[in-house]
Amino acid sequence: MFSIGELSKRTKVKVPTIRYYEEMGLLAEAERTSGNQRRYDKTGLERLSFIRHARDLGFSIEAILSLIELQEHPDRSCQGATEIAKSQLTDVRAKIKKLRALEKELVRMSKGCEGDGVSEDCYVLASLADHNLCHREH
Amino acid sequence: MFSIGELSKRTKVKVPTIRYYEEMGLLAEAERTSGNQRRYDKTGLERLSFIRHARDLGFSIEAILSLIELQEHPDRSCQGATEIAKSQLTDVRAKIKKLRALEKELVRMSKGCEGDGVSEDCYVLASLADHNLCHREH
DNA sequence: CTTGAACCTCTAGTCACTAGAGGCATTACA
DNA sequence: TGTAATGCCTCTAGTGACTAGAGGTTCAAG
Repeated sequence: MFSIGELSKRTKVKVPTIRYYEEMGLLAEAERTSGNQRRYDKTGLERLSFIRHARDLGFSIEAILSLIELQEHPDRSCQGATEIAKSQLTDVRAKIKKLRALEKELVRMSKGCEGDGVSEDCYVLASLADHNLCHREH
Repeated sequence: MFSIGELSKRTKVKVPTIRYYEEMGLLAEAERTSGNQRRYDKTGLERLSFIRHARDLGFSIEAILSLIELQEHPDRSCQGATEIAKSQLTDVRAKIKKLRALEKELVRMSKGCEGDGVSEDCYVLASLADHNLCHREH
């Protein structure tokens, strides 16, 4: 049994974030000492590692709640979990696509002024002022 | 001179968002009718288009405030504006990199269970529970 | 047994909006 | 000119996923 600080160190999740996860129902309410401090064991550690890993992969708290529920019903885990992962993948791909368009636009904008440190016709500002100067959608 | 609703239609920025931008100092305080309603002209329209375009490109409100300030000092506009754009570009590239790593991981996870609709050893859940199953950093 | 670090709860702040309540202004039409 | 519909006003509170701080209690080491 170890404290919330120890759990924090082992999982690299900050202490207030652990309490927040508990409040959100991601973590079961921890056992307490007589003095009301939280104590955790291996189970808590594994659960929090799972949560952290899912968050790192961009899953929302809501999605993680679903995944946890699925964990508790192994009979229908796989399909549901795979669906959630695929939906997450779709999101990620959409974001990548959008960011790539932005990247191209920003490269073009940044290059405009290169060299002439001072100018009244800044290309960055001109591009922002007039969307027609953009080469593609974003 | 036109109303906030008209401005909203022309720029595709929602009415409460326009008011929010005014409060944040991105838009100058609009003129008012005798009945206290906001009225805008071409200048307001251009400024809001600029803001919307910058937001679409992912610039923060703070960054936009800087860009607007630079617009008002044409002598030092270009360098400052280009710096802000480049910093934005760096951010965007970092995000893309991270998302690509996530994409690969999610593809791998999603594929694990394909075919066997029901299984106790769901690959998605197993992967989330044990980071060691991941093939690369994220 | 004392000290200091770690813990507790609670409230409020972050960013960039969005939603809703309750009330006044404007406009279109009869 | 009357009235009804629509649009506008301000203000407060909510979103997601935390983070920061105040003010107080408990634990573990020496």
